[in-house]
Order: sequence, then C-alpha cells, then structure tokens
Amino acid sequence: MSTSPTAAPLNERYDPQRVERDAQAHWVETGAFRSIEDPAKPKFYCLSMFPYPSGKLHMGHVRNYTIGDVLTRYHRMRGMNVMQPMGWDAFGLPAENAAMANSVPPAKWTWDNIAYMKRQLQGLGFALDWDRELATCRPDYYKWNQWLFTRLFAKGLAYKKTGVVNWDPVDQTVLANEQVIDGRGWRTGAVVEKREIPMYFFRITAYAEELLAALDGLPGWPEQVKLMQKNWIGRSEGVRVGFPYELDGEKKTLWVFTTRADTLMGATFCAVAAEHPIAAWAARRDPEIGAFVEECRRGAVMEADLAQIEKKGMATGLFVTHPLSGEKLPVWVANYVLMGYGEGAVMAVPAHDERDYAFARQYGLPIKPVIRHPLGERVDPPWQAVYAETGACINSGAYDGLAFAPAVEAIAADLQKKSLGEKQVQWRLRDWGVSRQRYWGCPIPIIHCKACGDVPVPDADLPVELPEDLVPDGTGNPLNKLAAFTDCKCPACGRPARRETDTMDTFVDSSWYFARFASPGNDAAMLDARARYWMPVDQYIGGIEHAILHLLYSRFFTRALRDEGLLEVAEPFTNLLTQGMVLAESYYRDAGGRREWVHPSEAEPERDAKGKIVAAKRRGDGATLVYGGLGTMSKSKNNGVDPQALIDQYGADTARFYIIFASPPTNTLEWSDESVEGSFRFLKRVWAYAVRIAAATSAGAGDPLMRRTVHEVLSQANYDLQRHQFNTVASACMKILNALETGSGRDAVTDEGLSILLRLLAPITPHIAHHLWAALGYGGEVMAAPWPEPDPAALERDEIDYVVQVNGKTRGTLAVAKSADRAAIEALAADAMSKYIENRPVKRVIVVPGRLINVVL
RNA sequence: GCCCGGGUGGCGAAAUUGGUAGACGCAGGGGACUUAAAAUCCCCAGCCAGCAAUGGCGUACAGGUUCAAGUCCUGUCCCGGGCACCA
Repeated sequence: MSTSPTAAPLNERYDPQRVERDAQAHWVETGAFRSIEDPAKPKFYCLSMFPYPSGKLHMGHVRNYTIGDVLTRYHRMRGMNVMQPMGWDAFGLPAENAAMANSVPPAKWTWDNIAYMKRQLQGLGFALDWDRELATCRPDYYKWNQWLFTRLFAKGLAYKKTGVVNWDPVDQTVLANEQVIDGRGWRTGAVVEKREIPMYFFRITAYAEELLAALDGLPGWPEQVKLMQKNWIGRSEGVRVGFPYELDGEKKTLWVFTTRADTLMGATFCAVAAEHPIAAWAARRDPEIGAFVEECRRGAVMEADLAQIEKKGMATGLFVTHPLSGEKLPVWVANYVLMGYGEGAVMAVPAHDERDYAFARQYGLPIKPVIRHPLGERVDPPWQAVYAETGACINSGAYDGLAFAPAVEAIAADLQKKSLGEKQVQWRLRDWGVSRQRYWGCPIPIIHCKACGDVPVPDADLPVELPEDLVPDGTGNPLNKLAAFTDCKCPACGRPARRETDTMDTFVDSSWYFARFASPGNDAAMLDARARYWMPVDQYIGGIEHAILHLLYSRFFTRALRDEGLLEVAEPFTNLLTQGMVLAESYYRDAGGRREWVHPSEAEPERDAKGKIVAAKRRGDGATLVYGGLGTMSKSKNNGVDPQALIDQYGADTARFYIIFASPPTNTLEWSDESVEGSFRFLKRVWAYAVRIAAATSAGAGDPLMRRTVHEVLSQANYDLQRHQFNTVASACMKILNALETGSGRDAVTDEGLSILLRLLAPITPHIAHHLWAALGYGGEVMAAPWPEPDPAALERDEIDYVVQVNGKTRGTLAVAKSADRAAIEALAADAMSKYIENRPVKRVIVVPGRLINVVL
C-alpha cells in the first residue's frame, strides 16, 4: 500500500456538501456508472423496485435505494460488471387524484415529480446508469405493453369476461378498493354497489402449475415470500362431486369441489353463492330470497371484508340428491360461499368443518359425524379443532374403517362409476383482471366493431397513444367523452368502430420493466440480445408488501416473454431481498366525524405504564389527538418523514449511513430522527482521523494486536455482507475506527487499517470514502480498489478463551493453549472451578471445541 | 377471518449451526477542555439487593425438550405486511 504524501487537498473540517458535490461531479464527468454488455466479465444486474413518482422521495425509497446501492458498489469492487438502472412507475391513481385537486393534467404533474425526484436520487449519490432511464407513461415504453397484449390475445392468454367492480352510484364511476371506506365512496359518501362489467383478463392460471413448481428452484428468495406465493397459488387436491336435482322437469347437477371427500357421507346440505344460477332461480320464485341475494350482491368486494361478515343464509327450497346415499339434501344460499372459487357451491359437512358447523347450529341443520377423531365419535358443542382432523370413517356404510386417503380414493372411484365426480386439482389463484376504467394508464389496444367484435390494434398502428392533456373530474374516465380518441375504423373491415377506453392495471407496466432496462432505446423490438445478456436480475430489492402481486405477475410475464421467444429465462429475479417497511406513528383529530391527520412531529404522545401510546396532544394549541397506530408512512395519514431535510442538514453520506446502521434491511424500521446525530459524529471522526494520519509520516510496523482486531472485524464484516446484514457492517466500521484511534501515530498497521476502513465504507458512504482515499494517496479510486480480505496470519492465536460453566451456569472464562487436548482442558477447568464444584462428584464434562466447557455435577 | 412475518435494556440493535445475552450506537449520568456555550475527548450504565466482593432475576407470556434455549417444540397475547382496483 502506498504511503506517498497527500495527493488531494484535505481540509481540517468535514464539509459533506462540498465533498458530495465534488464526488458526484467526478462520477458524472467520468461516466462512472455507465454499464456495457461485456461477455468476458461476470455480469451483475442489481435492481431496486422503481418508484411511483408521487412527488418527492420518502424514507422507504431512500432505504430501498441505499440498500441497492450498497450491493451495487460492493459487487463492483468485487470485480463484477454491474448494471444498476432506474426508472419511473409513472401511471396510476394518485396522478388522477392530484389532477382533480389542482386542475392540472396527470401528465404534467407526473413529469414535474419525476424531474424533482431524479434530482433527489442524484443528490444521494447512487451509482445509477441514467442512460437506461425509462418511464412507463411514455409511448415508447407502453407501446410494448400493447404489443404484448395483442400477442397474448391471439393466443387466448388475454381474453374477455365479466368481473366485479365497486360502483359509486352518485359519481357514476368505478372505484378502486382504496377509494371505498367502510363500504362508502370516498368522495361522495354513497353506499358502494357491486357491478359486473366486461373486462380483459390475463390467463395467469395457465402457468399456475409452473409458477408453483418453480418456487423450489429459487434458493435466493426468502422462504417467507415463497411460502406466501405458494399459499396464494393454493394448489389443492380433492374431488369434484355432483349432486343431481330436477328443476322445472329438467335433470341437472349441482357441482361442488371438496378436499374432504372422505366426509361426503356426512354432508347434510349444500350451499351456493348469491351469484349462482340456483340462487337466481330461487330469487325469482321468492321475493324474500331475492332481497337476500340482492343484499349479498351489494355487499363487499374485498376478500378481507367478505371473510369477516356475519355468516348468513336462506334455504332455496330446492333439494339435491346425495350422489352415494340418495338422501335429499336442502340447498341454501349463503353469503360466505364465493362465486370466484371452485364451482361457486359447496357441500356442507357440519360435523367436520368449523364454518359449516356454525352455520348448521345457527339454522338448526343436521350434524352427522362420519369421522372418528381423537376425542371419540361425537361432535358435542362447543366446536373443537379436533373435529376437523382426519381419521377413520364411521357411519359411512361401505367406507367405514377407511382412513383419509383410501376413503377419498374409494369414494372418488364410486362417484366416477356414476359419472357424478372425479378427482380434481383446484387452484386458489384467479386470472388477472387487467382492465381499469381510468384515464391515466396504458390504453388497451382493442377496437370494438359491431361486425367483427373485439379486434386487436395491428402492430403498425401501435402505440395507441394516450392524450396527455385531459383532466379527470371524478365522474368516470374522460377518454369516454373524447371522440377523437374513441372514434376509429375497424382494422378488419374498415367500418366505423369504437376504441376501448379502459386502460391497463399498472401492475402490467411493472411486470417487465426490469427486462426493458436491458434493451433501452429499441423501437423495433420489445427486447433484444442485450436483455438476454443481463437477464435475469441477479439481485432485486424492494418492499415486502410486494411479496405476492408484483413478484408473481413478474414471474408470469417473464414466462410469457420466454414463450414469445424474447427471453431465455423463466425466472426474472435470482436473488430477492425484501426490505422491511419504514413505519411511523400517526395521529388524527376527530373533526366532526372526519379524521384530520396531524403530523407526528406536532404530536406530544401520552404513554401508559408499559410505554404504549394511549393519546396525544397537539403541540401549540393542545388539541386532543387520537393515536392512529404505527404504520407505513403515507400521504393519507400525514405521517411521512421528508428525507430531504436530513440530507440538507447532514449530507447524503450521513443519511445513507444512518439508514444502513439503524437496522438490518429486512426489519421494519420504526422511524426516529433523534439518532441520526451519531452517524454524523462517526463520519466526522473518520474525517478527523484521516486528517491526522495524512499529516503524519509513516514509520514502523505497528501494533500486531491492533492489526488482529482490524482483521477479525473485517472477517466478520465480509460474512455480514454476504448475508446482507449491513447494519453490522456499519458497526464494524465503527469498531475499526475505535481500534485505530487507540494508536498514536502512523505506521504500516494504521495505513492498512485506514485503507480497509475506507473500502468497507465505500459502498455505504461513497462520497467521503472517495475523497479520503484520494487524499491519503492510496492510489486510483476507492471504487476501483480491490475488496479487502482478512490476512489469516493476522488472525492467528495460540490461546483460546473458553467459557466455563458449572451445571450450565456461566462461571468464568479460561485461557487454554491451542495445543491442549481434551483431558488437559477438563483438568484445567476442574481446577479453575474447584470453588464451585466443592467436593461433589463430577458426572460429566462437556467440551465444545474452541468455545465452551460445561462441568456437570 | 385467512396467509406470512416480528416481539431482546429508556431507544435502534448484536449474539453465524442451541454454547459468556445486550457488541456497535442513540438518549442519559459523571468528568476534562472553555469566561460560557457549542464542538470534541475520557469514564459509567440490563433490572433488583449490596459500600464492595458478590448474589438473585432477566430475551412478550405460560409450559416443554436439553448438560446448555433469545435460538428448538406446544399453546396464548400483542404488533406489522398481504388478501387480487394503492403502488
């Protein structure tokens, strides 16, 4: 390592603004983060989830991109060909809301936000390749959404059917789930209705089997995420069972799906969803049932609400025939049966299903035990979980004594003989509805022709451009009122036709952007050979809240693109790091039924004995505030912390260091701006130490103990980097500085130690590391320096400190020569522990080599 | 309600496969420097008892497995994320 005199000016005082400006200017001048395809080098594609341009960066963004940047810079120093791009998830609902509030078109609002947030990202010093920047609201991007849509449409992977939406009867508009608050429209307060409207779907279920099976081939993904996706896809094996019935003289069959065919002999009724044809039939016959069905149809759309409503039902008056016993079973219509899952109907076995049990008790329906459970054969109230366990069949005629699997086999075989059932695999996953009745999104490239039906827009006419100057008014999609957009000619027959005005779900935009980053500027193809070089993403970083939808849709799209011949891989993301959310307290004032959210910085919380917040007062006027809980930072709850203030006051390096140091990436981070000061103080100390060393002349070999400490800490830090525990890497930097500061002068050990410290810091606080590296004359740029590895010779020890326990209680430590054998260690320990052992006989001695001795008496 | 996580000092956290619980920091207390403050530096600090040596307790709660449990198992409570139109 060079010990040449100072190679760059080094001021006494640490001035982060200046250091950062200089470093950033240098990186721009040298094109430091431009990435080029180079088959000779191992590539590393590092990607953080792109932001929605909501206005300004929030803490979650800063955390996300800092983590991504640490990984990017670390792998760069390890010699990889790294690409880290950035773009904008620029379509979406908030732009329309802002447009309504400010009478500004969503496009202008979006572009202004992008410009501002881009400056913020640049100010944070992220190693981003801006040459690859994209925004999903640009025609040159969404053209390919549309192109792919027409390809999927041709294959039947995109298709039309009806779907259910929230309908605001006052504004005459479709509402997003977010816009429904306690069952009412957020702007009008009107009770929201359900509507069934035609929409386009992507047939993600065609890939269900593959999406599930491939989870096993993703060792770089957190188990937690894979488990969530597995449960979401929800493969279940069961039996499709038919219950014959006669209606108006016609023979029909009510089909249900069950995973518990072994309990078929205990079925005492069937239940259908309100949207089921049998319910519709009953509603026509009986106005009371009609009213009930209507009530169910009006109710909630969201599953979370549906699952919590009171279970209600009515008998339809229809009876079906049990396929094996021939018994007549009543059919009920019930609000807990979902039309979207399975057949929209279930068989009810109250003795062995908790929900059926509650329903049967409520309505006095028979309960017939058919399984022997661990507590016996009866199912006396109250309900117990063991009633639902599998066991031998009873009261089931020919099936008595059979266990679960053979019973299912036998019953399925008997049903099959009668053509009233067969084994079936059922998925929880539903097809992806992509139509949105909104303006600010990618137009769906379909033309409706009276003669030809739904005709996809030909390639030559793509993109279908979205007019950018409209301002929505809350009463539906303004595209519907724009003849210049809707009026067109049928591409098939040339007659006048109407253009589809629905736009695509913004998840479509974000399901392939990672691949487009690798084919920037190509106007002739969606993806090209460059995408095949960079894909898959080696490291993807983003919030855990995307564990299912975004990541699953991206996995589906990558397969669809593979099947179009555009990609060679099936999985988009080799390694996934799901960062925890940044949370903050929230408070509101009850302003006559309306919640007026007050920023947490204005609240003075009152806590109970356990430190839990129970209430708060507003600073200044002392108004009583209600504690709104700990949650994600959001505009609606007015509890965001603006990172810009932090950056302005301390600089980007302090903000980055703090966010890395405060907590491991996967933890939720409860925001507190009190402890940033310590990170700033640390960087000032690094600076001061570097100034001291730069001024001194290097002499002597230095302290081997200090060197050992530095290399021990480095060794741990390298392990922590591998497992993405960056907070302890930041700690390691502090530990190294603490060790170096105990020395008095400059020597080989401190020179090496400081160079290690700067290289460890380089991914976290790149500006100060860049500056000091040059100032100390270590040669070249710190970014280009080799990653430090511990020297095994420095880690050598001839003695090992053992922890000594007596009966499992720690009683002290014992330095033992490395060469000592087991007998010698035991003797040493017995001797050292004599005062605890007294005269009791030693039963056994446990020696964990290199760690611990436990004397058991 | 269902699926997935989490709970360790006043606070953020650490403890690699079960092996010294609390590294590294924040806030706090004491001291040095200073006319003073800021900045900086040094020392202390899980809780309880004790002048101290030391002893007892302690990783949400209740059990269990083990020579040994923050870590594994069972149950409970609380907090967070997702639930298909927020992104």
